[in-house]
Amino acid sequence: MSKGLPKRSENYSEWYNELVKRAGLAENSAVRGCMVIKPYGFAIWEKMQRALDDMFKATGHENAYFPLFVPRSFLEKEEEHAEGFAKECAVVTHYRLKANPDGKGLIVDPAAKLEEELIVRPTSETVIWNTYKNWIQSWRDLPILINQWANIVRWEMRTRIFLRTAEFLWQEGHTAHATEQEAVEETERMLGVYADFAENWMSVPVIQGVKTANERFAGAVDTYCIEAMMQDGKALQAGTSHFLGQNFARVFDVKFVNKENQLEYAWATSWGVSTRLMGALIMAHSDDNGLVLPPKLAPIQVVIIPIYRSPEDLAAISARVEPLAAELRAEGISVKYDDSDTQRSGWKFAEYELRGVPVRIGLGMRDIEAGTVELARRDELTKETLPIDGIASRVKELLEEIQANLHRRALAFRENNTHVIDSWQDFTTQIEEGGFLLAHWDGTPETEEKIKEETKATIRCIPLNSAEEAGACVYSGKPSARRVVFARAY
RNA sequence: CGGGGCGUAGCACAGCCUGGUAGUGCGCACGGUUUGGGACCGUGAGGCCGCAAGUUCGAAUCUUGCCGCCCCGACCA
Repeated sequence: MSKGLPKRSENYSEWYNELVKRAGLAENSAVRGCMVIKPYGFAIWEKMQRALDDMFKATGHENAYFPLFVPRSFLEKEEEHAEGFAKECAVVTHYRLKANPDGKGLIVDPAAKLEEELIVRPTSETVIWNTYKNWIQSWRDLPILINQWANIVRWEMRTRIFLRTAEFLWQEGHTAHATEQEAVEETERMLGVYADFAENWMSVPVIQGVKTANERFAGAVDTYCIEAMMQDGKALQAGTSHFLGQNFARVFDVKFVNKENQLEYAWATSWGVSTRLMGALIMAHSDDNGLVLPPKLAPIQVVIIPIYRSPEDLAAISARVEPLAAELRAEGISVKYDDSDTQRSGWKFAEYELRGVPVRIGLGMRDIEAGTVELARRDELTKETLPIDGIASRVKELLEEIQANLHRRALAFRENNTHVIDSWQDFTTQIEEGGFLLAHWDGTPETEEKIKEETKATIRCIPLNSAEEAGACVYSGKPSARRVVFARAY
């Protein structure tokens, strides 16, 4: 392995690509636009899944699974939805291959053409609402609170590993409710779950908000989102929660009888986060030495590295390490003791830094004699020598400290790169520096579109907690009731 | 789909202009010396030079066609 990553300051996207590969998270596959998620990267994803899944269950949801294939007639039912996804669908047209009569290999058997094409799901609203039709008759059948973990395909023209791949993994929640208010509450509740996860598990501060019409999910009445800032000042949409109104119930004819014995269409929500979160995690915290992981999502939280010359030294160190490792594990900490003899300690230091292990304990013969260990933290790249007695509780504290420190650091970065902007002049200069711009907007899609054309900045969201503040649109000068968040985005 | 670049060992690249034994670094294997921040020395293995056709006594090198990948735009979580 060659040493050293590209520097963030010199080429941010090259740094990102190299980091993903070198840290063993994922690589590009032989299939265009699709990635191979490697064991270390998948271990992080599994920790995300576990935490999110627990949160979904805690809010009353159950998991289920729906088909990969969506009949074309389903997808085309909801007009806006169909239009939104039409340009990026993989389509199955045949169900059989045959030996090539003109030579080697296989060809599509023209006799095996499907009567109706199947779309590889870009999202599952249509299949699911087609199913819900059969599940819902009475208000007593509601709400239906279902989530599925799945892969989906969106045929992107340009892909970037984890951030935008043709196939990706995600979860999609799909709920049905008896009242509009209940559905809106669900939409907001799940946005809150995402924000909670981002802040407390990923240590990534997010802004919760509502999308403008231009950025809204195809088929939704309202799209809520969490937006995070990456270290290059660009915004990343980390999760979305949609209030779908009765749009899907109407086109799939999902009616229920309410308490007054009247037929009503059901109210819908859907919400999702994807492997894109991996990209957010990487870009929020990592540095020029490699990945930096928040302890709660790190597959290995503590690595212990012996520093020794002879097998006898190693045996003496191992005798000291084993009870320590056991003590840490008893605290619920995941520990790796790397006593492999294939690499030297210096190499291991660099390697575990690259992989973002939050805490490293170094233990050599000097420590054995002095009764100490060397404790190093990944986030600040500092180390200290401490007595081995009581080290387990210190490590536990340190993991919590790192979790909090990453969040604090990311929040400070966002605050330093968020600017209140009141003139178009300031807007155009500041957007070149990156970051979030808080500015007034006249509320029209036309203005938003013009701003995008001229600056590549989009409205990331209208923040939920934003105060009413009368002002003038930064572009058109027309009146505005509140500031919105502008940024260039991934 | 437009504009640019690149395909040579597992990886990163040189060689091509000016045709004549296929190279360097990292990694890999073996041996030795090392070991508190990516060790060093020695020996060795590893190639359909993207594919196809052409020019030539001779092609990694020149010509044509094709394929693939990367970057920049339009599209997007």
